[in-house]
Amino acid sequence: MATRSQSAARKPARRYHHGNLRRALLDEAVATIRSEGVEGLTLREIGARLGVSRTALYRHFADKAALLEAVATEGFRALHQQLDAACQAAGGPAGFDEMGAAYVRFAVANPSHYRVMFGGFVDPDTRGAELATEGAGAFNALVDMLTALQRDGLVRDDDPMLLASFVWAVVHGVAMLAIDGQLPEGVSVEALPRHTVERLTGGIGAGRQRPLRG
Amino acid sequence: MATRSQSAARKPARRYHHGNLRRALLDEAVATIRSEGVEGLTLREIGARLGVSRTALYRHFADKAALLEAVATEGFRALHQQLDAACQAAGGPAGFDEMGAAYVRFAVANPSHYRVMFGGFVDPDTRGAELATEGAGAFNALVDMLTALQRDGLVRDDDPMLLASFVWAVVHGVAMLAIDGQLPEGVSVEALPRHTVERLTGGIGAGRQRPLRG
DNA sequence: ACCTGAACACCGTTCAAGT
DNA sequence: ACCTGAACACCGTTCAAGT
Repeated sequence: MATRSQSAARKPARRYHHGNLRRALLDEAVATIRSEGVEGLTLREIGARLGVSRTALYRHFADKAALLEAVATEGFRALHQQLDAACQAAGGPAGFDEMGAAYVRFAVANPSHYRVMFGGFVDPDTRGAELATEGAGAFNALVDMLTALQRDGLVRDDDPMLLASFVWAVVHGVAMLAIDGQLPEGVSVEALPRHTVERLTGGIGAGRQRPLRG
Repeated sequence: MATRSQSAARKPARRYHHGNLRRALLDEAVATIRSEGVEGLTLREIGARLGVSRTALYRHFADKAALLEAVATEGFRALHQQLDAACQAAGGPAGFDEMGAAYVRFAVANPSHYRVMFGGFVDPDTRGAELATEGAGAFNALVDMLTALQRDGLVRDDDPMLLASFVWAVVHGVAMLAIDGQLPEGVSVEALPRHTVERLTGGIGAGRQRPLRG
């Protein structure tokens, strides 16, 4: 921790923002999105907040869309890390349950950030390499878990990609509805992840259910 | 067809837009969103497109957010109708499969409109009564289907609301990922609905699967 | 290289005024 | 009631100029 003027962001006396401005812009954008939502993010204000001209940003990002793409990339990185942590905390098949819960928890804890990742802010066609890599990384964490479960004979022998897509869609859908407040009265966000994983593994059909570890 | 100047939209000679302007504004908004996306929707342009002042809209909608909420309401109405149609076309338990497929089809056919319905454009707290009614209507179509299947012993005896939430989340998640282009290479949008319903009913666990109609 | 300040072409929204 | 046109306070982005 280097000594630093606490009011550096407010006073315009300091002319240049030496240091990692790109990083600072990105952090400020994430913070603003968290507190104000995506639609509350303006390039002018995050510049002002950092005590920097409103065009300084263009030295580090092509435009606003590029900044949002960087925010999304950051989100996938954080999500991936939390999935790994949850999976590692509980070893074995139980890790699958924990991953699902961690996924929904991330979305509910960071709704606006999550929306930037999936809300159509980044054009799939012009998606950059870094975002693709980071997104694939999080996805692969799930694929790895599923193939491990397949090896143990706990998950049906199906194309892992297709299976992972389905599982991802399920937790993604639950997370989205929870964020949107579209879950009906009486369906608690806390109970949902557990119920989700139960139905995910056992299906909705009638008859005896068998959990993955059974 | 009354005789009408074809260039009425361009020339300011015709002063008033008699007729249902609210309806016209809504239709124009939906059309613009379809062709340009939500971020391409400007109140000024849809006014111009209708040969009307850019502030005329405020006689019919409180603001842009209110217009978007009306667009979302319209979307839920259309979705509900298509779900009913699919369910009716195939009678019995097969109606469930068709509903799932119809849901994903609707989202993929109207990606931008679908995003307005679920993309956080309408604040859950200030959500109007009409939107809530229309959304609940579509949801209830699913609840009804599930309770019917429960009566036939084809779906597990669980809280229908919770069950419906789960099923909705699954198709919603699949639809969202498909729209976002986040489905991995080789996972076709056509095959996905069928696979979704299969995994939905049977689960992802290993062992013999039994379809709902079995 | 990195940052600035003025300028441009857009927005949504308000409001007094017209019919 | 319904619509208009000017005006206001905002945007993102460009660009010549500064260090």
